[in-house]
Amino acid sequence: MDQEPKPRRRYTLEDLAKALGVSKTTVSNAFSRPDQLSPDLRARILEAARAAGYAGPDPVARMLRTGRAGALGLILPESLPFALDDPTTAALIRGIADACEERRLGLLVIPGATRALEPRAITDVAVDGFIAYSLPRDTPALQQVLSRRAPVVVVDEPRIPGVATISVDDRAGARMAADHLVGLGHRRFGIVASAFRPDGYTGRGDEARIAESAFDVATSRIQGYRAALAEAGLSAAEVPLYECAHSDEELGRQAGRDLLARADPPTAILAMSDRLALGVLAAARELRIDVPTELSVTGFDDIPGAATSRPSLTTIRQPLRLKGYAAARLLLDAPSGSHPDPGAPANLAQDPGAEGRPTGSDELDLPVELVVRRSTAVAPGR
Amino acid sequence: MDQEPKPRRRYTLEDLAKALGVSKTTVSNAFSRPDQLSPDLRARILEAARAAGYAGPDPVARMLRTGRAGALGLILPESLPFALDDPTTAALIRGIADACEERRLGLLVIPGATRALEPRAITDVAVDGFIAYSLPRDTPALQQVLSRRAPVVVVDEPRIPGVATISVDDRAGARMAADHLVGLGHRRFGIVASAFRPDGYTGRGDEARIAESAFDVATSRIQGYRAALAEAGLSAAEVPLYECAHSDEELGRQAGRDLLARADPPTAILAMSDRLALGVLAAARELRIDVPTELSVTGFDDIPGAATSRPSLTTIRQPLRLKGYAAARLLLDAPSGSHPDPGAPANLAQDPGAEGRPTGSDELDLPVELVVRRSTAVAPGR
DNA sequence: GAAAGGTTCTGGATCGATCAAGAACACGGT
DNA sequence: ACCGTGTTCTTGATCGATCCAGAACCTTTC
Repeated sequence: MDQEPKPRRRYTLEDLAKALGVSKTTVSNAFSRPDQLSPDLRARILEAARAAGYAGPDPVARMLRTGRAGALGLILPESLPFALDDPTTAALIRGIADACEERRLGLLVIPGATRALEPRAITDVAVDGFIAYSLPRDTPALQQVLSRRAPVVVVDEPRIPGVATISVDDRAGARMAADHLVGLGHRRFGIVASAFRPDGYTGRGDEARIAESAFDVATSRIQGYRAALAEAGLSAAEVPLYECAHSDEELGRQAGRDLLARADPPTAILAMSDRLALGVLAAARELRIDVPTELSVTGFDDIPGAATSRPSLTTIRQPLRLKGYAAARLLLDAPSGSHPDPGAPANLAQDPGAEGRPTGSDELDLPVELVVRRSTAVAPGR
Repeated sequence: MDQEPKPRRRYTLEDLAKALGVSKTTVSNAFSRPDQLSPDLRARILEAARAAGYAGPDPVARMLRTGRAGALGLILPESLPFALDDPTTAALIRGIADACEERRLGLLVIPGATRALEPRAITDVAVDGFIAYSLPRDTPALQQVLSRRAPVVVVDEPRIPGVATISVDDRAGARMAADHLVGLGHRRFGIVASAFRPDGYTGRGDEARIAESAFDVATSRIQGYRAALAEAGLSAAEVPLYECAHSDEELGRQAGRDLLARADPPTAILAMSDRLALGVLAAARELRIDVPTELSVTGFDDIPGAATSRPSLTTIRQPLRLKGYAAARLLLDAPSGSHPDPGAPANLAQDPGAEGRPTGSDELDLPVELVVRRSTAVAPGR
């Protein structure tokens, strides 16, 4: 008898409306705007929906109509496994998650942006805005975000004029670390740097690579270190540097072994991240060099492991979780996002009433702080 | 002159088509189906799009039309911070991320499902399916997923008839651990259990809680332990048990201290997870009880830290990353998903030709394996 | 030279909701 | 009796794409 053909359509809000003899709008309101209809009718509609197995308005259709996606896109430079292993990234994600929870938004993760990355990964995704974390300067993924005209907030790098950016004053932080060691009487330094280009290079310092660095954070930290060392009378050429492709303990150990095996080894090593510094600590242990009596080591970030390592790590603390939170809030609170408007690019910085939060400029720097622990001491023989 | 009103509409595919004098379909094809038009025209369209600042078809509109969201939803029991800290969860996410990358899908994370959780978090999100990880039996979030009629794969728990589930044979795994210790001559045991209910309880074992457990995994592991111990002549009442609200080292340490401080302390402790076992190891260290000569400890999962702890941990290995990968694949490859069809619930289990991958049944158990390391040895005085 | 087949492109219907404008009705005040 | 004010519900347009069926044109083949 009832010989219906195959394409049994989905049960929609309209079907439900028809079945109840009310309008689509009313059913829609029953779900999304309870104050627009009598509680009585609403209850009847909800009950009928349950009976019919209708779970509520289709999210995609709603998005199309309302223009809101209800989710944030997070673009990460490395693969997700790496991101989860890295305490710095993990802390940042936490902060973002805090903000998402407050605003009841989903978090859509797009990892691996440094690699080629399928173009569709960025363009095909339904989000209200993107947070781009620590991408190299020329990443195509970022170009795509920009051309998609979606709101973006960049965390850390790259700094692009007209694009909102949240970061810390890396230069000042690095300077504080170096000043601290100079103040302790150190004169022979080594630097363990994170990557200057996303090409997987690990090895001794190369001024050409530094000059054409694709990572603003690494550049700033080097500048901070060198500024402080220059004041102590040390030129860049006198301070050996080892570059690590990724910020992990193993590469830090490798860097530490290289620096410490040289003739006239350093009495102080400045590492650009805590994970790298932890690796240097491991190298010193293997080489039976005592920290801090024979060697001082500083990190950067103040990850949880910095306080519990042996010895505990002197480092520059940056508010990682807050950074994530602030980035998400900035993204969500920006009037119409902060995408560069090619049509009328003059409307920023013309508002003179800017205080605390920079409305004119689009960069927000969070504070850093020197945390002195057990991995630094006065230079040996002083 | 040109006094246009405010709502300057977005530049759409149709505008571009009009500007070029071609049809919408052709423009659409230029972006999404290059083989449907001449390369020449396609190049012209793409060029015009770039000039006009049109970044490509709106993802939401495409989703509505095609019915595909291009993303997977991952429902996690705890907050995201906790998930990132937990090596077990992290490994699972990695596996899921592997599969997403293969299929070029986004991953939308929905954490905190054990808590109340805003209902909209599940219903308002655009995904092609959900992976629900280790949720307590009565979680409302899971009900919502089910009623949304979206494809779901459950990982670990809860096992619900008609819902595809990926897990391991926890009962057999637990049994292997207990058998191992029994074989080493142990007769005085303690059990450190993960939570039986999501109410934050931490403390001594309570048979009522075990009986009404909301976590199938915990239940199965207890059953496995007790089955092995029963064969060795030990009743459940003879084996003290300590329940921990979360699976972390601190609570494991607390449990270890409780069990080891009793009169007639155990010579072997079965912990339901590696993190708990690591905590027990810490407790033993504090109490100056040597592992493994005075105390044997087993974990469960084989997280990375199990191999590097001191002493290294005897544990039951389960393929965590593979579990995530398999779950995602199952979700994506299922013909129409695996949501329960209330109309015709009889079509499962009627296919007798099921081998390796269960097509009839909807449960897939991955293998577990005993990994003997340094934390277990023959019982003292034997 | 007609039929057959293949490209290339088009018009209009469609996906499933929300929104703006307004109709219908009730109530109270003057 | 009339007007204004609210509440409750409805109609039709709209969001921005994809898909289906077919038109137009160009080759090939017998």
